[in-house]
Amino acid sequence: MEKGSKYADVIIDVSIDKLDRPFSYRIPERLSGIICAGSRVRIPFGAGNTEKKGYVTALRDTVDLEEDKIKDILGIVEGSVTAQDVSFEIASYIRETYGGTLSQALKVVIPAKAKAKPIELKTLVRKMEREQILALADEAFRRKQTAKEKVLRALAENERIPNSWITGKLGVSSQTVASVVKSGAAYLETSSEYRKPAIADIRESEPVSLNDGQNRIVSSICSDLDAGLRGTYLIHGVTGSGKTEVYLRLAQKTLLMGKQVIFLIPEIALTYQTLARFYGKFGDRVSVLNSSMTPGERFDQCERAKNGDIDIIIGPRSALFTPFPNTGLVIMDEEHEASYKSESTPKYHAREVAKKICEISGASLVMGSATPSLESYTAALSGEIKLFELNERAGGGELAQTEIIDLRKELSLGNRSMFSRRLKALMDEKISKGEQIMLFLNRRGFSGQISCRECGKVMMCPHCEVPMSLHSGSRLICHYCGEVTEKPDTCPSCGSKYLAAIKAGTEQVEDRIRKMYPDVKTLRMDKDTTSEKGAYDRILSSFSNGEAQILIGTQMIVKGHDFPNVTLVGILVADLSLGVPDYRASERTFQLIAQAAGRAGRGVKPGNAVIQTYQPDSYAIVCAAQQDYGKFYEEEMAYRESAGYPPATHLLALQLFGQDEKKTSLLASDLRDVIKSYGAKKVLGPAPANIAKVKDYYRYVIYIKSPEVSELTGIRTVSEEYLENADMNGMFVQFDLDPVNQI
DNA sequence: AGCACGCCGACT
DNA sequence: GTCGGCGTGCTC
Repeated sequence: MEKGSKYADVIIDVSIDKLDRPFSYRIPERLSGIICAGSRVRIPFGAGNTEKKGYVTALRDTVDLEEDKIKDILGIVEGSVTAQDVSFEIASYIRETYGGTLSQALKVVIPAKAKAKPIELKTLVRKMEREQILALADEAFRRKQTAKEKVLRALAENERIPNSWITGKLGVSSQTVASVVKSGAAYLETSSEYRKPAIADIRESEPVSLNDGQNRIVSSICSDLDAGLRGTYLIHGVTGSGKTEVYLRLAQKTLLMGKQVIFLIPEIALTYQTLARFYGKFGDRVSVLNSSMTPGERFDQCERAKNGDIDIIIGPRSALFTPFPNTGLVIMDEEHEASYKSESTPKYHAREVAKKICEISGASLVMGSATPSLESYTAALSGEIKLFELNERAGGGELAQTEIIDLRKELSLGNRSMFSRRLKALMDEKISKGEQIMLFLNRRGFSGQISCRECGKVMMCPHCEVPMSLHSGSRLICHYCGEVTEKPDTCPSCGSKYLAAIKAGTEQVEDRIRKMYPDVKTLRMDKDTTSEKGAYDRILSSFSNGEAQILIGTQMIVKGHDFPNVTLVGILVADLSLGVPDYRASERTFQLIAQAAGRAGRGVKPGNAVIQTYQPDSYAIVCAAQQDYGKFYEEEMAYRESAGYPPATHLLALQLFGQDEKKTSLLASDLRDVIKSYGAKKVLGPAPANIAKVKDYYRYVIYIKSPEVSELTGIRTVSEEYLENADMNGMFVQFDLDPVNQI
């Protein structure tokens, strides 16, 4: 890999997935030593030697290909520093830090096109009379040119046919279209209109004035911006403290400086309210990326950003890679959210990549959260980033009065229902007052699983080590791999006829509520009720409009929605999320409960929060109830330090996947030996993953701890080198630096 | 994405 | 036989 290498791996065009692999080229003498990984080069490609542009992904001295098949690189693409070069620098950083190939990293950074030229929307337009076309079609029929005939007949019926329709619905190749054009029956029209996503028609009404706390933050950051200082900031603000207004002011300031703003939000929390405020303030200079957009639409958004048609982009972690000409500010709302970490290789964390991007482009980074990640709060305490606290609610609402209910005591008093006496009493009270209630169950899984009442056997997916879920009465579906089977009549293990479905937690709660309050309208929000498109917004808005008095749901209902009429939040079993085998279980539990409790009393009326739990002494629950972040941070950080978990140290997870359990575990122990002989001191495992099998792939994990990322990078590199020469037969390995979810 | 190759029916 | 249409697969 030193200079003077003979060959270079070149990736032609990341946007075309069929060509998404490196091709080897010879480096001519005159370019030797000049070309390096990352160079943009011109190369001859294909039978016609058409000139293409590509990136050099690696240099190499040998190539396992016949010499005469290899072509020479033509030259380096001329040009100064462009957005493309910044993208490459980011891609290199992602590859270096999180692993994977450079081409995988490039794919993350450079937006994919839907088709070759998504801007050029091709349309076939009729040029002749209908009769003439039909005559040509008949001629094509005689010549048995079925494809051409199909196109011509379609053309006779429609004056204009989109090219996508021809290649898609008619199933005809582009050559046929070309031959139709050659016959003079039609011509190809290329339009270059952007596909603009629909912009909600919202206007902000009253100008909001800032309170002291907000003002302090805005003026402090603005004076840094004026002084040309770029910084990283963390706003720790309780729910409802008005962070959005601060973001708006900072965005406005950045725009006035002639720079652009990237506003990151967690995937699920694309809250209508936040969007409305940005649209209201900045109109059509704002654009939104969301998960339902096609790659083509995303590509268009990037083009608009590049061309200076927009100044603000709002979106999930992928919005971070918007190629603005001069990004001045990156805002990361709900900084602690797990969706900022990518779940596929390269498993990058948007927070860390954002820091890098800001460093390169000279932009500032503003993060906000009511419950900051331990990572960011640690950095803030060390002075690495600037910390602001917002302790007051901007709207003046009071924090909810919170109480912890010990479910063990309820049980010993003979109350076996899922509602404690206290919660029941408060529910009675709020219902009679006509106020709204949210019931939160932080329970994942279990939903709809079937078990045998005699022997306790749970019906498991044959391909994954997870229970299957019952759908529409008789079918069992695995939510991990999609396997569908009929529900058996008898237990396959003991033959018993008593197979019972366990209802989804939220469904069960809803049933109970209906029995207790037959006249009260309820809404349920979980994976089942929101699978339909738009269901999420529909449920929230109908609850917001007061169409139901009680909202029952999972995590989804606690993320950043304002319901002023909600005066009671009930958390039914707060410790459910504590029991999972993940070093972040406490942190997640704290965040969920603190957020859920913060939902009560967003308006003028005082609110109550009731936290039911079997572990009333757990610090995650106690601190969340008291909304005491500082105390939680101390306790949790002490645990991370003593147990050796991030952010006290860095953690690298090696995840091995293979269909043969023995071979996979063997590869895992071989890898462990490689890592140990490299000199790694703290190596855990290999051990089967929490879910030991998914889609017929057995999963093993190895964890390595080190205070230095560079040591872990080294370990990853030697592992990659070892794996390159190992007999993999279908097995593969992924790397996850500082994992957010332990698989 | 583009281009060559090979298959298949039509036509001098 | 040869010619041209049309799908398929490869491109360092």
